[in-house]
Amino acid sequence: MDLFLRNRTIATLTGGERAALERAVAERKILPARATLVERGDTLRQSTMLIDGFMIRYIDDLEGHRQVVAFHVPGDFVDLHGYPLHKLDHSIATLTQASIATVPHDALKRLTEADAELARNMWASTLLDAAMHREWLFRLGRLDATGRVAHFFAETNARLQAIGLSDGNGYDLPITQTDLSEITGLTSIHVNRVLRSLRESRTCVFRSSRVEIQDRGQLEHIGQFDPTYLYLKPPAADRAPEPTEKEPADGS
Amino acid sequence: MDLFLRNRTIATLTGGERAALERAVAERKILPARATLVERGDTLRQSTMLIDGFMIRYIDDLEGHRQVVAFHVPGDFVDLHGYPLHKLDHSIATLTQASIATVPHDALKRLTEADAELARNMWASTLLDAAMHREWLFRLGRLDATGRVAHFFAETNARLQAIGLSDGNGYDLPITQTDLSEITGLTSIHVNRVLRSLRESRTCVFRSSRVEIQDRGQLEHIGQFDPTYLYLKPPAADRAPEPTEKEPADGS
DNA sequence: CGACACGTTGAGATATATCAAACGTGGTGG
DNA sequence: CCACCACGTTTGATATATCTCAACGTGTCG
Repeated sequence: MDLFLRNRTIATLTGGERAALERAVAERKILPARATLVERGDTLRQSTMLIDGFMIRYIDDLEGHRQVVAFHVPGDFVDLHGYPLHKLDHSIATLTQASIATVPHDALKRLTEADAELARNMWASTLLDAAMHREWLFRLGRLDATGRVAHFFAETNARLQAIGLSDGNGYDLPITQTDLSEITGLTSIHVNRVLRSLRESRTCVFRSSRVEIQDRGQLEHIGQFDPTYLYLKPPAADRAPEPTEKEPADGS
Repeated sequence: MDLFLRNRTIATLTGGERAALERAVAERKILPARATLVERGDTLRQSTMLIDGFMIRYIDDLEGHRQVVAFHVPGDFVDLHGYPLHKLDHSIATLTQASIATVPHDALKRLTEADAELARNMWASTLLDAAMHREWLFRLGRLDATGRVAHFFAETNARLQAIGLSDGNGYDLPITQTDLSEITGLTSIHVNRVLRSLRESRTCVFRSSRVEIQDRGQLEHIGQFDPTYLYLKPPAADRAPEPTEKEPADGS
C-alpha cells in the first residue's frame, strides 16, 4: 500500500496515477547485494521499480572495468525506458540488498493507452534520468576529482532528501570507495585521497557507509551543484498545486 | 515534403507517423552558425527538428566553459524532451548554419493523445538520446584522450552513415578543434595532439572540416566503439543494405 | 594588406594513475 | 577464544597523461 509512497522522484505522477501503477505490479522481490539484474543486450518484458536499497546501471569497458551511468535510490523506476526501447544498452545491478517491484510491459501498454496523461508523465520520468545523465556528463567532463565526488555527494543528498532518507546534512550510503570510483571515473585510490581532503577541509566525511555533510554550501560549491536538473518539486505533490510557475494553460 | 526523409534516427517512426508529424510543423527557419536557440532554464512551447546542419546541447561551468552533452545531426529531434519536461536543464546552439522545423507542443499533445503508438515511438526517440548520453558517460569516464576522440569520430560516422551523409569512410564535419575539446572534455591543445597521433598512426585524418577514416576497424577499436546503443535499424527497403561488421579489412 | 580566428608546437607544471605494501575490521572456523 | 582470511581502506613512491602558458604559423576575408 505504501509501496510507492516514498516515490517522489516521479513527482510528475498524481496519486491516482501512482495507484494505477501500483495495481499493475506483478511481483515483489528481494535481491541480494551486488547481483546483476539485467545484462547489456538483454530484452526486457517488465520494468523494475526500486522500493528499497541502491542500484546502479553501468557499461563495461574491454577490460571489464565499469563505468556507472546511473545511481538509483528508492522510488526510482530503474528501467522504465526498457518499455519503449525493449533492449537495454547497459547492465543493471544492485549495490545493496534491494527490494523491488516488477511491472509487466503489457500492463504498461494498457495503462498508457488508456491514459495519455499518465503516458506523458511516465515519459517525463524517463527524461529526468536523461537530465541526470547530462549532469553526470558535465561532472565527468568539467570537474576535477574533488569536484566529481562532491557533486555526487551533493546530488545524492538532494535526491535522498526528497524521499526522506536524508535530513540534508547526512545520509546512509552503504557503498565502497571502489563503487565511488566507478561512478566518478577515477581510481579507488584517488577517491580515497579525495575523501581525505574533503574530510580535512571539514566539508564532509564519508565513513562507515555514511555521508556526514559538515558544510553543505561548500560541498555544493566544490561540485558546482545546481539542483534544477533534478526537477524536484515540493514533497506534497498530491496535495498542493505546484507553486513553481503558472502553467501555460495547456490548451486543453 | 522530403523534409524528414533523411530522418532515420527516429527509425522507430513509420512513414505515416512521420507524415503526421510533418503536418504539425508550424514553421521552418534558417539559423546562423553559432547561435543560441535555448538557454538553460528556458520554458519551451515548441520543439525543434533539425533538418540540415549541426547543433549541440551543452552545460556551462562556473567559468563559462562548455561541456557538450549532445551532438545533433540532420533528422534529429533536438529537444523533443522539452515537451514532457517543459523546462530545459541545458542550452542548445547551432554549430553550423542550420535549417530547422518547429513543432508546437499543443500539436504534439493532440498527436500523442490521438495515437498511443506514435506517442510511444516519440518516447523511444528521446530514449535514444538518453542511450547516447550513457555512451558518452562511458567515453568520458573510461577512455583516454585518444579513445574519446576516436569514439566520437566513430559514433558520428555511424550516425551520418545512417542518414546518408557518410559513406563509412569519411564525412564532412565543419566544427573546430575547440568544439571537439568541449565534446570530449579535453583542452583544444590536447585535442590537436590527439589528432596528430591519429593522423600519424594512419587511423584517421581530421582536416579542413572533414573526417577521413583510413582504418575504420582501428578507429572503432581505439574508441571501444560498439554501435548497438544507437539502435540503428537497417535503412528501410529503399536503400542498400548496410555492410555489417563482416568487413574485408580484417583489422585486429 | 592587416586582422582575426583557428591550428600547431614546445617546455614545464600538475593532477591522476599505477604499483606496492601495510593496516583495520568483521566474519568464520577450529 | 584465537587464528585467520577476505575485503575494504590507507599510505608512499613513482610514472604518465593531460593541462597550462607562451609563442608562432596559417588561412580567410574584409
